[in-house]
Amino acid sequence: MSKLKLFDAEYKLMDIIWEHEPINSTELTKICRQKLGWKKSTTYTMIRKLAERDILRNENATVTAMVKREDVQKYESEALLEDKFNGSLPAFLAAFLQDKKLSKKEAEEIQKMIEEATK
Amino acid sequence: MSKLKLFDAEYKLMDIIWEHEPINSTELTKICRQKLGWKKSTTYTMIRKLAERDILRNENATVTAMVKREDVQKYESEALLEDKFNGSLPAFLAAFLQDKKLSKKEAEEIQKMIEEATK
DNA sequence: AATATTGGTCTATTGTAATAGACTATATCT
DNA sequence: AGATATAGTCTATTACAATAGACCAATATT
Repeated sequence: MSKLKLFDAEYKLMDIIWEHEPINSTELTKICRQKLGWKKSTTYTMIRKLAERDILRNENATVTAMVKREDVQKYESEALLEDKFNGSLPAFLAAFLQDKKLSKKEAEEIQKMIEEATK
Repeated sequence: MSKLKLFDAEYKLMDIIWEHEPINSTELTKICRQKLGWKKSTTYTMIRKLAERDILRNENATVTAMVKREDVQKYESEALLEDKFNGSLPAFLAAFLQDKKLSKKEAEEIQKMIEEATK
């Protein structure tokens, strides 16, 4: 399995870590209890599993992410496109934009990115 | 749960149905056995569950989809954007296009769609 | 009439992600 | 010294999607 493939619960935890890192592990269990309703051991189990896969590190009670949020996002995006749209970005956009309006600002941002990726 | 939320195995079945519909149910079990390695009862169980949720119909041994592939694709795309990119299409594209090149043709197609969605 | 095929149902079983309880060791505070 | 908080492990348990076995009724076939 790819290092970047995260399960739902794993992603939720990483989300909190990305937002707060470096973060003390006890502090993290408290945030998880509050935001996700997780018990302490649930958080620690999760931490351990993710550490085994080198997705994060827990050293001296300090938790740090070893993968970037953008990289995971990129991986998930590609997986969706691959699975559901045969890898085609235009196909994805056709479905996504159906019955949708974009603001001028969004459109400009996007046009710029597309240009950049075509160079 | 949304009507359009399909689990992985469900999507695989629907994929086959969308390709072949309207399709005879016995025929469908055969395709599923061949393409997915499913036993007959697995396919029928799946059919029943999906029929209960009005995602397909099985009448006189003929299976037909009640939801369009594009609608499910749209739902899944929106869910990913919502969950992982805070609903922002630019954010999604930024991640997706990272280290990626687009062909001129793709770029043009996309530009056209963006324009269309801005009108 | 016997038998094979079709078209299913209903109730398990399996696999595995998600969750947590019980327990431990160490440091800190009173 | 005893109590409390910190930092964690290890082994279940739970939840639920995925899968299938056993069984049945109605046709179609020999």
